[in-house]
Amino acid sequence: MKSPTHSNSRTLGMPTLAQVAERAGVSTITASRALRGVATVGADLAERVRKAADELGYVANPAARMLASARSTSVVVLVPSLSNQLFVEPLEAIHEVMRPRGIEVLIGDYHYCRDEEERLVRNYLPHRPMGMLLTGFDRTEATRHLLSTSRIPCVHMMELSDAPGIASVGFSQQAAGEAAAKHLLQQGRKRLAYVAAQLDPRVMQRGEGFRRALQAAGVYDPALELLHPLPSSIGLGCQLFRELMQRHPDVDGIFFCNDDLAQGALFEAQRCEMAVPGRVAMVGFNDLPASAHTVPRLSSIHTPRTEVGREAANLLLKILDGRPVMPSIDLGFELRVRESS
Amino acid sequence: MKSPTHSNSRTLGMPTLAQVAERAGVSTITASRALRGVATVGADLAERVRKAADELGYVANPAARMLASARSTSVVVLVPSLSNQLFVEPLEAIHEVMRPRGIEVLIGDYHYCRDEEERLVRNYLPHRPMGMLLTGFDRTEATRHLLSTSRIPCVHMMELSDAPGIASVGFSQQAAGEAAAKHLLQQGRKRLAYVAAQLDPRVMQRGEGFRRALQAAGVYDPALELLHPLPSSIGLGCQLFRELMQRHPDVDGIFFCNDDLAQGALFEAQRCEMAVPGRVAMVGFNDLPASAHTVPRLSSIHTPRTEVGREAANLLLKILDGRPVMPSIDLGFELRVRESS
DNA sequence: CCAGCAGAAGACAGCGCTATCTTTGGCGGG
DNA sequence: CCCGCCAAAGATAGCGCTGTCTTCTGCTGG
Repeated sequence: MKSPTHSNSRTLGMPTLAQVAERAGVSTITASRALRGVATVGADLAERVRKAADELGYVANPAARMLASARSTSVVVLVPSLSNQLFVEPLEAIHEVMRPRGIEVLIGDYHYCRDEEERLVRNYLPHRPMGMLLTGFDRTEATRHLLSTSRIPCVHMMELSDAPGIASVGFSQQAAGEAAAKHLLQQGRKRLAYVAAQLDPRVMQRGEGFRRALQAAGVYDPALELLHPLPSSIGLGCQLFRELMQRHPDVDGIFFCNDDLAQGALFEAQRCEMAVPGRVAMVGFNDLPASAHTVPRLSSIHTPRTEVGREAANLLLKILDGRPVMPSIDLGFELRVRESS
Repeated sequence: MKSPTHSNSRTLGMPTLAQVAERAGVSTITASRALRGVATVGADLAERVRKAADELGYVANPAARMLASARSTSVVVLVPSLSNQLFVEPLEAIHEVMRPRGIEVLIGDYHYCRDEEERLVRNYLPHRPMGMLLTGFDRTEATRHLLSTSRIPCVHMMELSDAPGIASVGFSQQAAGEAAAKHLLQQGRKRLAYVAAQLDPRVMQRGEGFRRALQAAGVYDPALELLHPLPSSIGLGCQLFRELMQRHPDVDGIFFCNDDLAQGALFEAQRCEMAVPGRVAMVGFNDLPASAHTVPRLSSIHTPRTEVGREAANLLLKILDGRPVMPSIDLGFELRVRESS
């Protein structure tokens, strides 16, 4: 006994477009157009519709909208980890860009596992996201194929690619490794180690850059690369530092693949009463907030994580708008020399 | 000239239920039922449908499913901040619980702003999430009203409520504050300060518990409460510690509302050559990973953040299943006494 | 002065599913 | 032996929107 334009149990009291239209005295399609800002609606009608919508507290049903238009209002972001603050910062920046535009952000955490990333892509594809923001370039062939056949615009974060048609926002991981090496060499250090964990492609690229610089300087010693497959943490930093110094007491400079390890090492050094930088200099990576305050303050390579998220999001929006874009945006990095080196 | 059961530009090659049904030689509704595991479908048919779906790589269109059934497969999680590692951990745990069940997790970050939270609720409600996971109880009247009229099941995290019909998973913030105070008193400290920032309700509750314990012991001095409205950080910890010790050099114990502030203070103390715990003892809150490794190691109140997320998610699932639930789950906290106190 | 046209509004159909009702067929009991 | 009943399958009708086509104005220019 209820009119179709009145709330029923399905809608749980949410107003529908039909109710807005009825209230404004127009057809549903006109109401739809008015609310979407389609130009063919007269100013007066549009105003009346907006008013009616406001009064009812109307918000369009996203499922219906998507089904009818075959276009969603969401983007998917895939990150290798959420436990790592590192990826939360870009994520937050992406939210910041997307939210004001009414775009939902669907988050997928694949735990550094390519198969899990593939599963996520498979599960998110039916949502027909407007675009995807991916971390790096290391993924399964199947994932790549799913992505390319779906024709969903993708932007890659954290690493750069100069391949045509690939959009990426980040910085050169390798150049960052080189910068760390050059800095330590400049300080007169000769026995330089690379300590790394959670060996994702970016960590390896940093190591590669570091190694090249050492080779160029003729001081590269493969025995001084300490690579650990488990996730990095401050505790692991303590442990790896101890191991390294036991096996190679002559090491006089260390580049860590991230600040977690470096901070752990810093604490451990203090416990062992090994002077930093006196006996051994340290350089971290990422410049976490704590690094500027440790004792001694940790030299680190500052990476523009928030900016990467923001620019990647903006790049995706530009691509979606069909605006011309610079497909590869190098945001650089900055070596912040502090007391530890 | 294409049959309706073949992919068109709309679906971008994604198979539809109709295609699955055709391939299996059944009606769409039977295919739908088979894939959803509805019991009225014969075992042989169900198997055939599943096989056809697999071969086509079919995944149901979530928008169509939601529109037809008026039920979504998503939950919304609202957190006050993503920059704070604190809320990322429960978030991750929630993902962990929901993902295997095919439930999407929509994340809203309201930046500690109640109006922003209200806006988020308003925007997410049309998605008709199956449930919501909220942080704490401090929200606008309008938000509360939206939530209650929408009849969407909610679970509250991080704080506890004994109000009937309110589901919550967390621990007593106040008891945690008390525990910190009692511990410091037990160490013979008399001039105890509370240093806090980002004054959300939980921070105030901790302070309240701390104060009560001091009052009970007859050593409460309101001048020793240093409350700062800005977001907390390690840098702010340095600054607040300096301020406090300058104004009140006789302070011999400090409880920080979180480990960020405490770690900053620890670093600053070392720089000022103030012995910890010799001259001043410190207790933090949350037990961040770094706290077990600083020099000296930081005493802190360990909070079960991951467990809160997991249990809150499980509680919501139970509520959705109509299973009987304990509406209020106290996961407790644990004072981890280390070298700083 | 009227054909012609552009602009503004509406009618209609259908997106890909599922709720609900209807039909079909197989089986046991009176 | 037939009726009724239950289980299993299908037909039908939308869910709440938007793409597309159609209609209806009112105005211009020849």
